[in-house]
Amino acid sequence: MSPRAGLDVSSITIAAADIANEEGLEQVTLAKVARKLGVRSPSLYNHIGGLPDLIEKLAVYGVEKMHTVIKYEMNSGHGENGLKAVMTAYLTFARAEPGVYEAAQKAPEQHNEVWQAASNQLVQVLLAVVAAFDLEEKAALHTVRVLRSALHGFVMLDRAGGFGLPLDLQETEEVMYKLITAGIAKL
Amino acid sequence: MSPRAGLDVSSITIAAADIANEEGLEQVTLAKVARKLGVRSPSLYNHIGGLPDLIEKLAVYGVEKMHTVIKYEMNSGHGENGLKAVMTAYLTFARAEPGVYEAAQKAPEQHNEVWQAASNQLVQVLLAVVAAFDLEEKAALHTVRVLRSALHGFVMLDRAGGFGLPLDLQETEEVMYKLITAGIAKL
DNA sequence: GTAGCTAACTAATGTCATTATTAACTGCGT
DNA sequence: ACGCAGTTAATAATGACATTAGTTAGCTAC
Repeated sequence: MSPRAGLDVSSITIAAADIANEEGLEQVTLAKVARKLGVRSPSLYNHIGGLPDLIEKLAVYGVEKMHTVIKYEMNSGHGENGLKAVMTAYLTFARAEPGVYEAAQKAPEQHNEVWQAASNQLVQVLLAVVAAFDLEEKAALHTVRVLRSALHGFVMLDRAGGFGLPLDLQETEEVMYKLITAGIAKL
Repeated sequence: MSPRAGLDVSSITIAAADIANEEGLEQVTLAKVARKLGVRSPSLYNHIGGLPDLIEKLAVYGVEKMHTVIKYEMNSGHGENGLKAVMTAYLTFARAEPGVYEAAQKAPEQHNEVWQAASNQLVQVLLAVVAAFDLEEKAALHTVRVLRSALHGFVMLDRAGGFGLPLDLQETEEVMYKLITAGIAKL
């Protein structure tokens, strides 16, 4: 088990993703990742730059995965109104991979080209959906920001247990969808 | 300086709030708080139960402060349409005290009565504002969730640098306000 | 097969939270 | 004035973590 365990950046990132999804992003430590891979933590430094670097890789991994999933869902038939499909896909991903989702939202400190690019791709998908409402470009960009805000905030408050009351979440999703759709139409 | 430094829960919480606002919530450590107060970290245990307990106290402090500020703003003349006043107050608070705001959103693990109560008070204020649109009770509660989601998500994405593009934030706020107002009216 | 690269190791340092224990101060009653 | 009880801060110690440096051992190309 000891020498040549066969580590690489990808397996380390996946291990980190698993821990993040199971225990939360803040529980991702090099010690745990190493333990999971049957290796001592300093060995990880042969492949990654340290914990912040690993979290950054996880963020890129997450944004790219989100982009893939959401884009796929958008193109899956829901032609005329992709908005609901995209919103649902967004929320589904955030629930399925909570830790990875969380990582994906944290913009790296030093501007990371790769993360930025992946993030922009995701925005493009949302922009395509909003375009159906025929707004001017600037208004569409603002609208995408509002849409992202609502989705992200919903995920966060839900996850944090911020919605104290025993009120059906699915219904809230429905209200959010209706409110946003009507709101955009009125811009 | 050594014996009887005059610590108490309040001064410790304020010190933690300062660090959270200046360096971020995750930078709040007992070591830093103690250093700031001119004391060794174990001394803090005479007043608080540990780091998680301190963060919890910070959360309660934050929710209560938010409630006070937002309620005050709502009652300050903007009678007929308090929604904009409340939204603005929310965003202003989140910008002015980023660390405290962040703490306020984290529901404590073991259900904390005090936090829950303070949090409910805040929801009541938002509910009062939404009530102006004359919805049934359940719809109003869902709407408050959506409103909170949008505000919280906006704050988070903005803070995380998630809005990559150089697009005026004030305008986005404006769009968010219009979109939500129109959206609620259409429910 | 061996030279050199790479990947994993051990050892060591420093930061942190936390617990147990001890010493010093404060206020109170006498 | 004096001492006692409760409180507050201290030191000492433990254990988890990230990170760096230096070392060893496997792999690969010649």
